Amino acid sequence: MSKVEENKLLKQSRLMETAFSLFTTKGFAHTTISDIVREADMAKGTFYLYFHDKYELQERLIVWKAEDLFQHVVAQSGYEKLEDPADKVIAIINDILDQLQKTPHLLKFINKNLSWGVFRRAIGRAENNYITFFQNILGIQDAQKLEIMVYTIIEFVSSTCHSVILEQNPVDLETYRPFMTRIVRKILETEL
Amino acid sequence: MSKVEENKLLKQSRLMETAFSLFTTKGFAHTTISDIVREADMAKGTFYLYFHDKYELQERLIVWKAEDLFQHVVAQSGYEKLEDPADKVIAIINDILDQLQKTPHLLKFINKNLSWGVFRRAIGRAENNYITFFQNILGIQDAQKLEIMVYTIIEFVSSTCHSVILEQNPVDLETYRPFMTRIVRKILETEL
Amino acid sequence: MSKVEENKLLKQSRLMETAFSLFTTKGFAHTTISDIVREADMAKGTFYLYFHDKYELQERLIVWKAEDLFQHVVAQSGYEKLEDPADKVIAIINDILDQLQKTPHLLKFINKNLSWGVFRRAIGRAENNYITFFQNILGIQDAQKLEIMVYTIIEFVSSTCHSVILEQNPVDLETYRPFMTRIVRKILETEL
Amino acid sequence: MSKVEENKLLKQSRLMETAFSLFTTKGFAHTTISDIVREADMAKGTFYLYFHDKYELQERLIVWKAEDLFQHVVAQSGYEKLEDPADKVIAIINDILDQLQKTPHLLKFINKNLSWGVFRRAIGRAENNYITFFQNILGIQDAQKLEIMVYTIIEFVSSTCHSVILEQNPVDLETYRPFMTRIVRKILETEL
DNA sequence: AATGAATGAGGGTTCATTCAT
DNA sequence: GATGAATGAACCCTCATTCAT
Repeated sequence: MSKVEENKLLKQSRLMETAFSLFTTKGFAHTTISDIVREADMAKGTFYLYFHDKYELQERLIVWKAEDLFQHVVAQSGYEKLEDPADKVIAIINDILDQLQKTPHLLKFINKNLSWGVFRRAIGRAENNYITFFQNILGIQDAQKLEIMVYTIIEFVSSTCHSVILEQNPVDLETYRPFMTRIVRKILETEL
Repeated sequence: MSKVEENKLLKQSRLMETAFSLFTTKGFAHTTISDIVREADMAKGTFYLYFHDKYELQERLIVWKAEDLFQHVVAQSGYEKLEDPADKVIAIINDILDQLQKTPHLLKFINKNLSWGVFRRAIGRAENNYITFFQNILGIQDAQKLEIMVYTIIEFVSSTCHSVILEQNPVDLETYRPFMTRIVRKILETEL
Repeated sequence: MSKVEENKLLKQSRLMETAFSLFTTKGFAHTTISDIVREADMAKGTFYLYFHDKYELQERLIVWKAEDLFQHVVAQSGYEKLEDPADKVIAIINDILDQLQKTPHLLKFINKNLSWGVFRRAIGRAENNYITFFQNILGIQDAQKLEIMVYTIIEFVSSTCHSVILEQNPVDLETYRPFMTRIVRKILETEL
Repeated sequence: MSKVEENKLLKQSRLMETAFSLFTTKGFAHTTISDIVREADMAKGTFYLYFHDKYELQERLIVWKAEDLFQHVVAQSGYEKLEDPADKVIAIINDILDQLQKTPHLLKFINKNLSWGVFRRAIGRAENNYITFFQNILGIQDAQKLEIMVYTIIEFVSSTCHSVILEQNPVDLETYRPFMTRIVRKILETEL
């Protein structure tokens, strides 16, 4: 990679990191392009060399961060060494929750913006195919049923843990986690 | 109530209804005060006689609409005639889901803006005290435990049904509802 | 007319006069909205209360100035008292040339922007119907032939006199006028 | 000429042709340097090796195209074989009008930008000296009188034929041409 | 109480031009 | 000579809010 190419990637990363930091601090709507480039110490025009507009930046940021999250799961959660499908799922969830508790602004950003569709894409990139990935874990062959199950668990965990992690409301994560875990096991047992 | 008082309330209602219609159609950010007053056939200045700013309007709109929703539950869901606590909860959920499916724009508006705190307030107004309300239904005496349970169910239902109702994704509501119902029953049985 | 109404008209006039002055000094393309409102001592937003954009302002300016010009002709050229059609036309032309020589920036602005279509509209407004006006003068009944004749004379006079008035190039107006006048008479005699 | 020199000329020509095509299609103001170099398949910086700025390009383009136009007249109009001065002038005018009707975008570009000064220069280059050229044709010795006559005819023809060719307004060229020709003959007979 | 003309900071975006490579 | 990433001033336009009437 040439020095110029390298520099471009660096510039883009700096813009994305800066934007991410501002989006999570001030909110998307209240962050202006001017804010971003000022913080990133660039000219306004430079922004438009890398992103068509604020919305493209946002979308790429979501995918990027979701990919990161999932890559960590694959590498660090140790789910592969476990036998029981439910244990695997819980391991994955715990890994993600631990990540999010360490970086609550990431949770804020992802949860406000992550749609099921984007998530699917993000997982897909990291793991080639998210369906195969979950089929291997859960052993559900029917793609439709598999999707409903995964969807339900992801929505359940992310929505309940959002204010638990961010505001310790109604309780803190360590108090809530066992309860949540028990429910996840039950969801997995529920007939579709 | 004097005629003047009455008139003021009418004006305010007209502004709120108009704003709600525009917020759900064009989105909050893309709705201007000008849009609202033009539609409501008033002068711009009049808006500021009734609301401190755009954000106060939004907040009051959320509370108002959530109250409406809950009032309907109390009056129409028939939960009171049922015996089993789980049946009562399911009846309430079904009533709300039916309401939301009829008015998807309401779901869009509420879900994007409704926080646990606002919901608590809305229920409280409609039924005097939301804790008592759910205590009577669920028979859980410990206020903390009660809150966790209610919180979990509300978050679970609202988050999973959001894209199901609005986008029939991953499946439509009638396909999803039995699965969701079975899980709610299991959540209610789960030990805290 | 209410005081408010009056004020609005005043504001609009001030904007138009200021814009006219800047357009003729710096050119249309190099005049910004900011320039105009700064000079007119107003806020930027005020501009957009009166004009949709710079182009609408320009068009209205052209029509307004062309109307002025033509109104003067009707009132002051004395063409009505003359017998011979050619004499009438020459009187009108002389009146216009005299006006333009007094206000060369008006010539600059009008000539750069005045299309045959706009001119027709401007005359039409001032004299109800430009066809009738010229029919009365020239005695040509066929509308098509009349239009060609009027068009030819207007284009001839305006194009030749443009640099003559503005730059005394190739000669000054008083030297050029007799030659031009003789040609106009010949054009009027030319068979269509 | 060295290969390098040749290459430079080629680059410059390609830039000018591309710019001309874009200026006449999208207009000068709406054509960006980026557009030009993208179309010409060069880098942005290269543009500034050949032209000081956008305006210099425009000016050189006008002169270049006017020269082309006139060179065609000299080579193809056949005016030299005619006897009568008026016939010669008409032949030249007809040749130019035919050229312009074939390439209306050229007319648009030239007419919007061509000043008497530029035209004089363009003729001069093609024919060494525009005064001698017209002296030979018209037989007018007095340079001042000659210039007035040439100026008058050029302005008359170009201004009247502009909207006739581009918009067939008020009539089309073939309908207008005989009338215009008769007038040109009369102008030539008019005493200065 | 009601009006709506006026405000002006700030939004996103463009693009001629420069300059390190 | 050629490149194209970077610049940043300047553009047009929006709109929440104010205030004289």
